[in-house]
Amino acid sequence: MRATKTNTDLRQEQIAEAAMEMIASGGLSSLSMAGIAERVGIVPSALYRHYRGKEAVLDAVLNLLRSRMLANVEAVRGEATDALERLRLLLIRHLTLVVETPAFLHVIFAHFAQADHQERWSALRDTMGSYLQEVALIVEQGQQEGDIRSDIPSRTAAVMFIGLVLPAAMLHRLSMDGFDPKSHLTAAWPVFLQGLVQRSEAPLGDET
Amino acid sequence: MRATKTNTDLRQEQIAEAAMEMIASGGLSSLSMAGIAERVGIVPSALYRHYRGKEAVLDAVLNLLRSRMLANVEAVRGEATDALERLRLLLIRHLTLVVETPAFLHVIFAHFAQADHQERWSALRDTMGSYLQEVALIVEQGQQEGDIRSDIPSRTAAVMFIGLVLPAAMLHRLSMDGFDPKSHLTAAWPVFLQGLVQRSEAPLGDET
DNA sequence: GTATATTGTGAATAGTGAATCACAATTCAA
DNA sequence: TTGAATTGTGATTCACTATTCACAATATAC
Repeated sequence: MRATKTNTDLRQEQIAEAAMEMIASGGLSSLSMAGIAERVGIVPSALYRHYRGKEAVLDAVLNLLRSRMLANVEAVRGEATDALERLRLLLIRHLTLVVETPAFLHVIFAHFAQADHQERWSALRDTMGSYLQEVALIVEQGQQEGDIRSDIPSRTAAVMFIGLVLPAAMLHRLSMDGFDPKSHLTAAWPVFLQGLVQRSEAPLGDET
Repeated sequence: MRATKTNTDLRQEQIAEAAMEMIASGGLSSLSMAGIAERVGIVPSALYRHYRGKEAVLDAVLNLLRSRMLANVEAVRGEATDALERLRLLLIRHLTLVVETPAFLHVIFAHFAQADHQERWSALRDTMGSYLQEVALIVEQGQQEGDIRSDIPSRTAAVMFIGLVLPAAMLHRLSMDGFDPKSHLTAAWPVFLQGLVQRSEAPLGDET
């Protein structure tokens, strides 16, 4: 049966989402053009009407993820004005995104692994760079408002931010025995927070 | 020319190291049995005298990395007795290992990506679990000696520890503009430290 | 020194999966 | 309605790679 002709914008979305689903269910190695085509409901060769090749599809998936990450930043900007609260909310949102998007880590790592030529890293570099920049901006806001120590480079804090989520998501995906990423974050956030805040702001006596 | 007959123990090491070199230079996708064989100086089919297949080779490489990680733990045990100092030294050692072993991230991620069958994750789970356990033990030591807050789960601290290194190594490998992993650690460690230590121990007035 | 186990070789197999292309169908504009 | 651009199809090509196997050479034990 012949697939109904669909304009390329829509098809591109369908293809990218189909690719992401495949990666989510079977890992990156299970991603094949044939499989994508089947899910979309077209024949493999038709994919090349909409994407140059497999790598272009992977890039599109990465862009999907990037837009979701940045959407989280926008969301927390609307949910809070306090920098520390924004960071906390973003942390939760980010973890949720990474954990509930099984393809997330695979796609990130795929861009890493397929890196024969450094040119392919540029997409990943852009994506991570954009996100880090947004996080760093929030940190700088906190520094200007006196909530966050000014002697901490904002990028350092941003990278630490990522570091709170990435290993947790990995361990979770590995089905590490009894590891719950949300619990980890609940415990790790106060530690990170205490490291960030001005000493004078560190509350005294909220223990015992 | 015929390769000199070599016993399998030595060959296994040669093969694992050749595989690691290949991954380091050309990424995981460039790893082929033919390439490994060429580096070792034997014919591809001879590899199967020493390893069951390609995945077994990858597992061997992972074991190489694990032993190096655990060796770092042993080393810092000899270099310091203070828990916090041990953590600091291990952090530096760990970053150095990850950064100066270009294959490190690729191998870790490879076990992730190739994860069609969850059984292949067990090796990675073991490796990460062992290391986390060692780090957690140091943390617990610090807690018993009163240097580290006791209300922080030791595993949480251990995962955060990993999180200080992993993203930094990734960014470095991506050749992120002007990102230096050592500098990152230099800036991130005090933040982590302040989050870990007892409030009463937090020194007053080492600013200004 | 001889037998046996171990290791290396070359060729063949076999499956895979991405990409190309000529052609057909269908959408859309004019 | 007509014609051009767009999209889908099927077949084919192409390169690549892991793996197996019968056989040869070499180390090792006795």
